[in-house]
Amino acid sequence: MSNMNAIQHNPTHHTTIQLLQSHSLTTLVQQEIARLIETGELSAGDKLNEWSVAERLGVSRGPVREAFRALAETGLLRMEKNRGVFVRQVSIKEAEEIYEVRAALDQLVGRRLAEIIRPEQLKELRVIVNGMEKAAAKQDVDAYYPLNLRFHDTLVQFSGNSKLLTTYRRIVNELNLYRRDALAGEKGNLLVSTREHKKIVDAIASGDPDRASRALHDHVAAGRERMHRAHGIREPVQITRARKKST
Amino acid sequence: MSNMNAIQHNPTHHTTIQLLQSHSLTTLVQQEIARLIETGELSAGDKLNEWSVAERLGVSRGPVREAFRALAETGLLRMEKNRGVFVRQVSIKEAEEIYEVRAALDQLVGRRLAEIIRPEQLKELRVIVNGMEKAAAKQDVDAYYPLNLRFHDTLVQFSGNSKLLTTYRRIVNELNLYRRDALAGEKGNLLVSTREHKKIVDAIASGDPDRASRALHDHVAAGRERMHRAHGIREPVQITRARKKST
DNA sequence: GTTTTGTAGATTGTTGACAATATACAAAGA
DNA sequence: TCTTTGTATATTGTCAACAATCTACAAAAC
Repeated sequence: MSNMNAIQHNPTHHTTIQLLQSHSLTTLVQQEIARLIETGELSAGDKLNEWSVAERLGVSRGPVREAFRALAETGLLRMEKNRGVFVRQVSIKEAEEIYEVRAALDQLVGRRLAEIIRPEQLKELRVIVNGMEKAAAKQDVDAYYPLNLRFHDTLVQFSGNSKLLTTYRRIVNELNLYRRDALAGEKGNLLVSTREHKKIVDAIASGDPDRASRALHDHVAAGRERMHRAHGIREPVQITRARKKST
Repeated sequence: MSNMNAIQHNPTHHTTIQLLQSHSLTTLVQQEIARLIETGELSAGDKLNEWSVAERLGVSRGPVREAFRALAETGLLRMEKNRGVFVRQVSIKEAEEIYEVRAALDQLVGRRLAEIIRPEQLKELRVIVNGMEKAAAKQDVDAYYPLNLRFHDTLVQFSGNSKLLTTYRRIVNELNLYRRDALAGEKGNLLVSTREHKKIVDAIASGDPDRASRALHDHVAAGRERMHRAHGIREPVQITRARKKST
């Protein structure tokens, strides 16, 4: 153990080693597919072919199947035996359920943050909100959307509860299959939504747990309303392929 | 279409078909391992060997690996590349985090149930609580424990929000790696816990959302306290069956 | 024309083999 | 005696082949 200290710790090598140790092919495939869904290159209902994905990423079907399993467990994919895997469809009913759960989680986030938030964290949040304000002014949905996601994710991160973070991310991931369309629906939403975000930061800054909790709850409730209106505009898009029903 | 009606729908055949259609080997393996963890035959820190599990269940390593992936995603297992999979160890810090999230979810459950609970559902809950009361009187932890799980699971089921149910089950599964020991720790806990469960049912029956919410929050908080007092240290066990010398 | 049935092709489920890595342990050196 | 180093073994990561199942479509029957 004496000459351990003599080893040159090249930071590049260090990260490379950690990368090789933690990332198996399965992990990479999983991240890649998640990214494709997140960016919208894959959309709800699409079917994924094991062989196609495997060839596209230059691996065999094994790791792909394992990645599918993992993603199915997170709720991003749905597996039907002997039929294949599909990007999950989130019905309006499920979206409502998710909003309800998310409201409860975000209330907890607000309560905690009001107690423990630090000045530099408040500043970081305000920077994000400023960015959203500019995007909203330009009606730039493509710029607004990722900032919105980042704002809420940052909130949960600051809460300091890592289990809360993973739980939150999991359900929000599913919600995103919907929310993207919801926000694009009405342009005026961006301005309203931005105002709500400001209100959230102010409530947290005030240090009043109940107020922060309420601000977040109301924001989520408003988001659900926006989803409803956007959904009402569109046609009944229940694109489930006809299939023989048993019983 | 016309002679579809002529087919005899033997209920046994019907369920058999559905079983074959939905359950792949991977699914079975996954359920079996989850059961082993739930019943305590596998406990936190234990290492799972792919080949051993595969042979014990009479399948090859492929489905086992997929099941491992899925279970790792749910938080029951932890995978280390090139080292193997282990039954997840939940640190005291993580358990606290989980309790905090669970409290938030259970508050939501209480609020909803106070509004929508039906008389026959209340009756079902009281039946479970009665069973717990008897088990508590006999200090029978083995009888009490599953009833406790079922009580809370039933509560969430009655809330009618399936996303809330899956979210709840996921985090509670992880918590169980702790809670089993926690309850066994102090015998007096059973009586206290039973009293709290009665209080929860009464609060829900009263139809007052705030009261029901508070009853559940307090119960979870008390549970966290019990865990704190009882958490001890166990040694990890390695389960590896000897392998025939071939090659 | 409509429905049924049969066949070919594609896709998934499962397996066993091989490569890469980690672990255990004995031999060599201080 | 205590490290260190090398080697054998066990275990995991990946792949390719085979079996089971589904889908599409054409031919036959009504």
